[in-house]
Amino acid sequence: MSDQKTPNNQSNSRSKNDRYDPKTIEPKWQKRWEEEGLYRTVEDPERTKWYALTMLPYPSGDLHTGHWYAMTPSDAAARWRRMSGFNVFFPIGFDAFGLPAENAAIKHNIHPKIWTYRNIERMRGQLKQMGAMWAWDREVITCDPGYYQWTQWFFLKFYDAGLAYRERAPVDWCPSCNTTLAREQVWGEERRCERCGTPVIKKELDQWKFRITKYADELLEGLDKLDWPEPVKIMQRNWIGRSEGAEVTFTTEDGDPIVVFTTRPDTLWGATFMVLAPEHPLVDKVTTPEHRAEVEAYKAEAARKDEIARTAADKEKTGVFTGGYAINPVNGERIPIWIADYVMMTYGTGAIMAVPAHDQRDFEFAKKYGLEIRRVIAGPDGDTGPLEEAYPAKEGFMINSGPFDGTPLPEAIDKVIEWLEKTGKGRRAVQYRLRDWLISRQRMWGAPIPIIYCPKCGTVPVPYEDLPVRLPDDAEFRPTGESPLKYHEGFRHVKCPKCGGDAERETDTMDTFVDSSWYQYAYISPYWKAGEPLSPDDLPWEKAKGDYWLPVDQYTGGIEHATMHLLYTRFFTKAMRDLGLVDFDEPMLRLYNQGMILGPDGEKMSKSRGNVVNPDEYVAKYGADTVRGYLMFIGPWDQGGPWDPSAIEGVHRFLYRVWSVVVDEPKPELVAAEPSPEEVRALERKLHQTIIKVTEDIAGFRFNTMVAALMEFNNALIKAKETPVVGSPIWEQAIRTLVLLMAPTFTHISEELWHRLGNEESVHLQAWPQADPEKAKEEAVTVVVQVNGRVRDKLVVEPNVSRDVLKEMALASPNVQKWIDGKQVRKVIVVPGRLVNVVVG
RNA sequence: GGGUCGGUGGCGGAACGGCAGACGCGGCGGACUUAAAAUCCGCUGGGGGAAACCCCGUGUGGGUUCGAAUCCCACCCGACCUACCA
Repeated sequence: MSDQKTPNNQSNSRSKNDRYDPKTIEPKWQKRWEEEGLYRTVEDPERTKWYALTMLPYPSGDLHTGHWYAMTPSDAAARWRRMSGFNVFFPIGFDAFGLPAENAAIKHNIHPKIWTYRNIERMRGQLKQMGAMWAWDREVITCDPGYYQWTQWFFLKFYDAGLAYRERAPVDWCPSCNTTLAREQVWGEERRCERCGTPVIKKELDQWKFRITKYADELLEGLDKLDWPEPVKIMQRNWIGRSEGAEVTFTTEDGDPIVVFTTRPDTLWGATFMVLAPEHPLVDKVTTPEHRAEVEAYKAEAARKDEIARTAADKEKTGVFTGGYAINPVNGERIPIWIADYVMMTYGTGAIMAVPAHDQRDFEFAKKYGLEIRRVIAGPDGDTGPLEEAYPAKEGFMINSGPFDGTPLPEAIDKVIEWLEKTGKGRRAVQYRLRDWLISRQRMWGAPIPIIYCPKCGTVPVPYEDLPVRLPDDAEFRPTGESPLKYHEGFRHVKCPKCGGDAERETDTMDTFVDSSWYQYAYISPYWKAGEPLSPDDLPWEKAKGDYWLPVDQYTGGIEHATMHLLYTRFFTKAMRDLGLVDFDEPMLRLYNQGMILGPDGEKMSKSRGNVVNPDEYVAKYGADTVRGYLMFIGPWDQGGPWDPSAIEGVHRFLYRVWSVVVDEPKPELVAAEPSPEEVRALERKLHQTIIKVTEDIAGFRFNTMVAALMEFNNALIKAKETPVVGSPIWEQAIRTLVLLMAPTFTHISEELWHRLGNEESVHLQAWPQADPEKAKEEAVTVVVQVNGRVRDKLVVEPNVSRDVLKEMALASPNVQKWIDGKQVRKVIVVPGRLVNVVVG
């Protein structure tokens, strides 16, 4: 610590009657910080940047405990970085498009825009109460035209690059409301419409998609380089779902090819039937007249069931025989073709070869319908006996497989693929579970897709200079929930930019995940070129600023975004790189997922359960610092936990005691007295130990033990204050250090105390205390002496006492003697500075 | 069905091969007070003992080790995510 303290004039500013009053000091400092622009962001090439980002909130209208739990520790970590010398960017904004605004519009007949901005207004006030270092000068609101002009600009860039395309795809449709539904509007196992309760059906509509699958491999491989939590990486890997295998071409008896994908080409000789998805295009053709009625019935049922319950995955498998047969290319066998809804049209080719002996689903299906089960893989021990269940393991060797008999697994898979390619029967292939990203929403409150349909010119993108395609302010909201854009004549009718003739706008808007896929870039220069004509050569932010801040160094947020948002924003960044907008591959280098804060009953907070904790109430009662500290103290940040209304008192009492330690006058007779060197040394040691502990903990997001260390230090100070140490320089250094160490977490009280200690400049601009490891060292350590692993004595010695001396001391101890008496000492384990274990027997 | 995280006092949790229970809540006892609240001080895993001390304890059962809450194997329970992926 470099600053020199001036103990004499400090004590003058302290007064006995001055109690800790968060109600006064918190608004006072929030106002001062804002006036002085303490958290204004400045690009400073002289300093190392740190871009700290926390997931932006949806403006639902009220800041809840979950927001506090997600944001305040994130703020503390960012503040610590700042005090440690980084130039920190910690922006905030609102993810302001989306369904709730539209529901409110219908329910209360209020325009979503008005509802949204009103909520933002309210939440801004609540966010400011947190005492966080938000860069309000860079705030963005995704529903602002100055923001969504760029969302639309990205769409056009993607369209130009072939990354955005239109295709027929099924959507959830409520036949009663006569409208499409978003995924979150479909409720429960029964998949009913949230508004009217009618079972939802699927309907095919033309939909816009982003070609995220182009980056499937890169999204997978990029994970290895990221400092992200392993569970998120695993979820993304599973979501992308890369699997390697082969495509093999079967043929119908009419000679139509049916391509199947399999990860187990080594089991081709065990294919005893084939299954098509009910929607497969060849179903009608292979079905024989005598099976037609049954097949049609099953198709109709499957079409409905597909809607009702994908969730019923564990239900018994069903299917019907089509009457048709296919020829297995590897052995020329004629096998029956079935249709079954356990085969999905959306994965692979929509057709599978069924190998009941080696696939559990096929096995169950074959058992139920009496189809042949032919074992083609012997167990490693040579077992070729009949199977009670499928044998899916990739070990053993091939049997009943003609030329391949005896080929051992797992090499057999590669050998068969090579043979398939040589003979033209199939080829090596990779499949992904990942689908292209469907971004069309038949909704009004989203960024309009900037496309025009012209009867003459076809699909025409809106010219860049005509952006933004603005949402109308006068749309009418019908209780049916239909998109008002479709019925807004002024919006829909437009002149074709190419031929000038009458044309129509696309009325779908974009998925809100599109807005949040690039918001970390928008923060760089909010509303950059808002209202100006754009061109494809533009950059959506000021280049120099972007070069300085990007990419994000630390991202924090909930794990619920593991597969959607976090995959989409990675895709965006990779696409942006290929468009020449950025020169890096990944948007967020580090990620940390906080857990979920639960109600006092240990259950998820929900209005229906009545266990919702309103943070404003506690802020009003204890102040923001207590709420911040309590949320960090509750337990490990990544684990979350229940809100305990009585435990918060502990943190409040701690702050009260800190106040009194720093502010209250020490006893004059103690100040005048001379402390012993031991007393001084003990406080100095604790001081440096605390700096080390707090620094390590805040760096590692271990806020709970960080707060505990601060409490411990304060407890030590309370004791020291009753000794002559209060008159020594070490005391002044200790309370200064306590205030500095508390600053990232308890932002207001530390600022107030810092000023009361006689400082002019904000505590948040101070350098983080540096520990001296020498001064943190213990002079004496307790060495535990065990006999056969049980503690029998303790030795207090200097840390560097040698093994031999420790051994001697341990054996000389009367307590130890008692336990080894009459027994033979077989071994003595000595861990210097820690323990001695005497093994007798 | 698959995946991930977790199971430690009355409660939240700490320790993550070396003194189990830091820190906090709650509880008990004491000080202050006419009294209460607040505040301050002390004690607080269970059992035995007058005490020194001793025994038992980290979901269950095994294993590795001088030594296991911690590492390995099997199982039980809970939370979250995901779901017929060929």
